[in-house]
Amino acid sequence: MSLRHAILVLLQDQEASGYDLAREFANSIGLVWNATHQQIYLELGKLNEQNMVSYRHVPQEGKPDKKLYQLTDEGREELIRWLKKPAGPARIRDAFMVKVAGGQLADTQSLLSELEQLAKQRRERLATFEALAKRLDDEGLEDNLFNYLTVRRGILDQRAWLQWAEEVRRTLEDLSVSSATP
Amino acid sequence: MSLRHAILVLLQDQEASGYDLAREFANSIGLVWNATHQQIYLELGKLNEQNMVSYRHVPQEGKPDKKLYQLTDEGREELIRWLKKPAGPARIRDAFMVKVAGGQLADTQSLLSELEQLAKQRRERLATFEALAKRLDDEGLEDNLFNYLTVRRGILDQRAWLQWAEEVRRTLEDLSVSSATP
DNA sequence: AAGCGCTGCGCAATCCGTTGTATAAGCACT
DNA sequence: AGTGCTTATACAACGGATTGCGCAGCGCTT
Repeated sequence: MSLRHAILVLLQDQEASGYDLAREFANSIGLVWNATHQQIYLELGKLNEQNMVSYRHVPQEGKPDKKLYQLTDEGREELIRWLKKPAGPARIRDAFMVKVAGGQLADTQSLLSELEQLAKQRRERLATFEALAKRLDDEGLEDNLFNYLTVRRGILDQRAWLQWAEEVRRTLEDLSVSSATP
Repeated sequence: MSLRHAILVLLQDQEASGYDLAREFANSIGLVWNATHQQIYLELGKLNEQNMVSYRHVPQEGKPDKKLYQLTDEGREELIRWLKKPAGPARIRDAFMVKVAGGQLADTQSLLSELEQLAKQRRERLATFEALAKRLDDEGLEDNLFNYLTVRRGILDQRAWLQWAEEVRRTLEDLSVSSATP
């Protein structure tokens, strides 16, 4: 279990609300570890009970009040402890890839349009990451080294996926053409 | 939930035992969807109850008997139905990446050695996939198109990861050098 | 004026997944 | 002779994750 540790890592840089964390999980960190807001609020509650984090109540106008969480010393120690032991293997559940593997039974056209839709998302993400990488570079890499490396991973991942998607598109389009002219 | 569909996809090509499937999940498909044998046997049981798959009992000598599962017509229909609806977003749980993001608090040396260990695994997997891609190519791509595309994804993914790892290695080694000579 | 989306927090039920344990036989190694 | 790996299947317990639901107010569009 390391949703808790992902949260601790995020809180290491700055205090944040559950809502803030949910947004980060939907964007940057989501590439590496995903979680929904229900999960996050629940885990923040547990972390608070265990004195890994503390929060201060921040009233807002025009918006609901929020709780800004920050790491406690105990939380930081727990994080350091976790960082020392070897990480478990990465787990993935990529339903689209399963569909590609089962492609013989699928409709090529709908596969292609789904591919294009995903490619669009990836391109957007790539642009976001590239902009972020540039910003971190301008700000000076020393202070942002590990964020920078994480973003680089995102960039290389998007590019590799898009390159693959291009291969698939070409292959499947050739297939449609040749099957349309028997 | 689509462990069931991943299993149906695998059974589409050939009948297989739970053990066979577990091996495939540990290798090729594992890159895209992972599952342990407990999960697989359980799911095969459910799929059988729902008449999505059927099995024949195969006695063996020197080894335990096995059950060879195959798709039923109903299973194939269910698979086709699933292939038509859009796939959910990919979910990942990559603990090592979380560690990199929290790298400021980590020991650089142990991060580097863990990186090298993972890189070794990736290199091995890359070699396996490349050999497999070549074999499929030799056998003729028409018959193996979707397997080939899946393997290509694996290859591009490994390469992107290894490229990133190289960046990280260089960056972190520079860091060690500069901090060792203040 | 109604509907939608954003900001914010949270509970409950159920389902999925992991971990631990069990059995059983052959083979290889020390 | 004992240890451990491979083949092969399966149950039980627990904890993690998903899905569904609920509240609440502001601002924007239709």
